[in-house]
Amino acid sequence: MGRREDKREDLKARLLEAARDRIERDGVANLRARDVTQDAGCALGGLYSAYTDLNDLIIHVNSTTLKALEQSLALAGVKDRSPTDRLRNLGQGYLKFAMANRNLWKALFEHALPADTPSPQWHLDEHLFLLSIIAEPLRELQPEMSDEDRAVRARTLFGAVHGIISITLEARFVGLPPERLERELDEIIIMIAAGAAVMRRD
Amino acid sequence: MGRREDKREDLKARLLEAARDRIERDGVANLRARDVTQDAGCALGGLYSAYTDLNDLIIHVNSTTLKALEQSLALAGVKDRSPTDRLRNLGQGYLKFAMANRNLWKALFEHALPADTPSPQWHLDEHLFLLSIIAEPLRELQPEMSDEDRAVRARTLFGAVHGIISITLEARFVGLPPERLERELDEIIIMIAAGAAVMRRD
DNA sequence: GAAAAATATTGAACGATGTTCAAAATAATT
DNA sequence: AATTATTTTGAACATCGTTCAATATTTTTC
Repeated sequence: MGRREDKREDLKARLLEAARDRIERDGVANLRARDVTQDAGCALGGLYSAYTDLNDLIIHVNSTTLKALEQSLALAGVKDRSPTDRLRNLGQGYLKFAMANRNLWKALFEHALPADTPSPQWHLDEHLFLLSIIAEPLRELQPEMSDEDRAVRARTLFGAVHGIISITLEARFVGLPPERLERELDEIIIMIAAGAAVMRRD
Repeated sequence: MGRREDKREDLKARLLEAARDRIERDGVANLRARDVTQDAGCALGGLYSAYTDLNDLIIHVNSTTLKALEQSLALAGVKDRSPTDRLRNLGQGYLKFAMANRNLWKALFEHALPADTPSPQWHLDEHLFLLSIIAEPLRELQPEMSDEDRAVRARTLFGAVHGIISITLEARFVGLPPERLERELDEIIIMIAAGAAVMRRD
């Protein structure tokens, strides 16, 4: 009987949910092994039978967050026709997601894992998939660009968008009203899209 | 005699230098109270007589880093005449500084301090001064913009530049050759500057 | 179905870490 | 020189993540 596997899966799921809730509420920096295991209803050591690490558990939470983000962006990316508007929608979708899921979103990036144990490849691939969503409208905007150049540009664009949102939501500086942030982000994306379109004609 | 004060200042300076060296070498995440105090030649508790906290010490290191960054940017910001080229120089200067001082630069932003003890105002002001350096060329680019809007735009621009550099240097994704990153950054800044110049005529 | 083997779960113990604070050392004052 | 004020010290504490022998549970064997 697969009773063993079932219990194992159940424990993993309970830990994942507990960790997700904790991160959402208190931020990833305040996640404690003793808290999650208590919430999940297992002993402290149980965490290390289900996941290799607390880091590993966080990576799995981040994986679910990325999937949710991708779903949000899939909705935002198809409504309009022009590639510029698709990029604008993606930017606004990303901003909306970040505001609605601040701590989970922050955990995606502020989770600094030890230098000797980088993220596993499957999780890096999830990040790359996110970039491919951005690359798609870029293809229409600059069809003559090579795939590699487009991938680089997608990363650049994502970095810019992410940086703009980060610096505001991090509250390191005085906060902006949300609608003001939306406008700033939108204008920058329009500028970059326009710049890309202009370069086509060089 | 002011022997007391002198010794105190000396201890603070030694701790600051030791912490700076450690952060530069191993990153802020690997800074240990026991290591810095040993390097500085004082007992563990000495740290807490010179600074309130390990966080406080890190903030003071970050302060020196910001001053060094400002000096780099001051050099980069005046060479050329046109505001667009000044922004480009600032961007390249920021990138050069980040690459040459990775761990110190990363410490400026990845240092997540506890929610109940935010950065002191004097340190926030140092960050704001950095933004004012960017705002200056923007004034020429969009003279009719209000000071407040310009400050917001400067923050947006900084966020974009910072995000582009971060996402590449963090090595979360596959690394870019430096000269490629320079080009990407430069092109984006040109686009945004061009966009700003166009908006003048609306 | 009961005994044996295999596996999973537990939580006390360990090593690191930031921080505190009474005692010892040092400096300033009388 | 004695007394007072201040600083420096480092052992002790609380809080972490992680380990692992002991216990409990599940699966297999006969």
